[in-house]
Amino acid sequence: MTEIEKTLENYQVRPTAMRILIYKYLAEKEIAVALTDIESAFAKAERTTLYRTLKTFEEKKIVHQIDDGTGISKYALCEKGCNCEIEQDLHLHFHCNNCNETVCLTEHKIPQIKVPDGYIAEDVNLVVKGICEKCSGQ
Amino acid sequence: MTEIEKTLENYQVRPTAMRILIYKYLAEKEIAVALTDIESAFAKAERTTLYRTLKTFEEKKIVHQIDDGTGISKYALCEKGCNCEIEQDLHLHFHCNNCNETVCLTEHKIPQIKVPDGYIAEDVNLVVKGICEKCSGQ
DNA sequence: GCAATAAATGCACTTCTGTTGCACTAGTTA
DNA sequence: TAACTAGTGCAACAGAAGTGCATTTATTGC
Ligand SMILES: [Mn+2]
Ligand SMILES: [Mn+2]
Ligand SMILES: [Zn+2]
Ligand SMILES: [Zn+2]
Repeated sequence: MTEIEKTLENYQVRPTAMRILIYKYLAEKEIAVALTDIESAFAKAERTTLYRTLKTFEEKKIVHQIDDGTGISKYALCEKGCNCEIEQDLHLHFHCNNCNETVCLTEHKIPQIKVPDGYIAEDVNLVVKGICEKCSGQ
Repeated sequence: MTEIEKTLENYQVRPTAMRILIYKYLAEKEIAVALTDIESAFAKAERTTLYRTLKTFEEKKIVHQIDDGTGISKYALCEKGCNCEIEQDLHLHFHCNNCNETVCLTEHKIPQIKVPDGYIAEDVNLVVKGICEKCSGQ
């Protein structure tokens, strides 16, 4: 049994051929991916299968969904030590206005946000837009 | 000439009947509204007209668009003193997981966010999700 | 191993939101 | 008033997300 298969089983996801491929794809990518990205990477695969794979991965906390403001859902693998199960994954995300790529900045945690009295905060989404390091040429 | 007409002209938007109605609607609402909200409020009006009115308002900085993570664009009037033209409107938004409403927390500015070297931040979107004051019963 | 069962996949179709093209109408300007 | 510009109405389209159902594949109990 490969490393990936073990990982999937740890998350209680049956390691089918397609799931292994998608997991590998996500692991190799350093940026958040949309369903359409996976679709074009695996042209032969059914969109629905890919869609449902992502949903399963999300449910089982293998990936987290990212709303970067483009209107297209992106997904990225959760970190090894990530405890999505217990608390929210509170790192920020960066969306490059130039190359249109979105990355997890897992090292950059979201600061404590104060909300007015009466409001109860349960989750925070923080997206910074601008120019990524690849595009800024630095 | 009414107050609203004057306001619209200040923003260099011609105060047509529809625009005045929509402006009034936005002004009375205390929450961010989606195109569909306006659509149902003005059942007789054309969706495209409403759509383009919002786009015009957004361009002329009468409203700002809000991405609250629901995947549906919402809009809210900019504050009187808001200088969207110069800098970004950096207040945070709150989305209630119970009543599904989104509000501007204009008093709550977004703190300075640090990004890694090489990254250039141009804009920040911060959405807190949870229970709003109406729903929390406090 | 084999039948029964459960999970995963493939295909077709739908819904929802946002968007555009184009003709027509209303309003503005010379 | 004529020429022009801006706004509106209608129709159609695009992209993403989601669902129902039949079929295939995998798992489990015997
Ligand atoms: Mn992330
Ligand atoms: Mn706002
Ligand atoms: Zn970039
Ligand atoms: Zn609420």
